Amino acid sequence: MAFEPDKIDLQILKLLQENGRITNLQLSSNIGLSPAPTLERVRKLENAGYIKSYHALVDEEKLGIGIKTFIQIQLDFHTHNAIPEFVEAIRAIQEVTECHHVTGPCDFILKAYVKDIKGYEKLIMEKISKIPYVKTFQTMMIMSTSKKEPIVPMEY
Amino acid sequence: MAFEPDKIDLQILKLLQENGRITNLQLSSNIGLSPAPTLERVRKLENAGYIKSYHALVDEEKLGIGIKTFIQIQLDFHTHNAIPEFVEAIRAIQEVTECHHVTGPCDFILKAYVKDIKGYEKLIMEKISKIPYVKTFQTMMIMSTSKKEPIVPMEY
DNA sequence: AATGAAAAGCCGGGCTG
DNA sequence: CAGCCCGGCTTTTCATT
Repeated sequence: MAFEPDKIDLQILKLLQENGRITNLQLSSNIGLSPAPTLERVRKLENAGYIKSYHALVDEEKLGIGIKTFIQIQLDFHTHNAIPEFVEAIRAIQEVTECHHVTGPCDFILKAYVKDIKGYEKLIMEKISKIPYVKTFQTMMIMSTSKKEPIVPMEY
Repeated sequence: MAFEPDKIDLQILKLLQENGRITNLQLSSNIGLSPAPTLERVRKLENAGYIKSYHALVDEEKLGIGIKTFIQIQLDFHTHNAIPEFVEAIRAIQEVTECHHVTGPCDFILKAYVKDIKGYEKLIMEKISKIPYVKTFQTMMIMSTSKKEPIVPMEY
C-alpha cells in the first residue's frame, strides 16, 4: 500500500504537469522506458493520488474576465461555527475560485474573477458583504501576473 | 481572423477544463456533434489561444510540500526600474510559483511552496530578503484550502 | 509484438442563414 | 453563396494485453 515514487516516477510527474496531454509514447521515450511500463507507472501515480486530475488551461481574458482580484477577509468570531458557515457561503459564490484559510492579519484570502467593475460591485455588494461573520475585507486588484508556474517546485 | 466562440465552443472549453484528458470521442458525444467537427473546434480554440495548455494536477503534499504561503511585498521605488528588476529576481526563485502585481497596501503578492519551516527560512533569508527594492514583506501561511476551482467562472 | 481503439485527414453531399 | 456539420472512408498513431 505504501508507495514511494522513485526518480522515474518524479520525472513522469514533471512531464505530465508540463504537458497533461503528452501521449504515453512520447512520455515513455522522454523517460527512457518502453510504453507499457510507462503506462503502468502513470496509472499507479493516478491511483495512489499523486496525480489528482487533468485540466485545460484557458485564457480568462479572452473569455471576458476583465478583473482578477485577491480579497482578504477578516471574520468576527462570535460563534464557534463562524468558519464552517463562512466557508459554506463562499463555496456557493461562483466568482470565487479559491479560498484559503491563512495565518496573519486576515483570516481568509480569496481569489475572484469577474467580468468588469459592475461585476465586481455585484460580487461585493450582493455576495461577499452579505455573508455573516465578515468583519472587514480588502481587495487587491491584479494588474499583471509575471509568474504562474503550473508545476510544483521540487527536485525531480 | 476574428474568432468568437459560440455556445458549443464554450461547452468544449468547460469540458476540457474539467477533464483535460477527455477523448475526442467522449467530448463529441457530450456536446452532441460528431468527432470530426468537434476536433476541428478544439484545434481552433487551441490555435486562437483560448486553450493555452494542458496540465496534470498533482498532490503537492504527497510530494513533500509541507508549507504553502502567500507573501505580500512592498517595494521601495527609488528607481524607475524597481519593478522589472524585482520581477526578474522573482522569476529566478523556484519556490515562488506565482507573482502578481496588485493594487492596495502592498505592491506584489506571491505564492510560494516549500518543504518545511527550514525551507521557508531559507527562502526568506537567502532569497526574498536579498532582492533589492524589497521594503517590507508579510507572510500568510495557508492552513487549509477550502475551494480551488480549476474552471474559469462564466456562463458556458 | 500484436490487436483493437482512437485520432487525423480526406472527400462529397446536405442543411441553413 | 458561404459556412458548418455529417457520414463514410483510409491511413496513421496510440493504448492495452
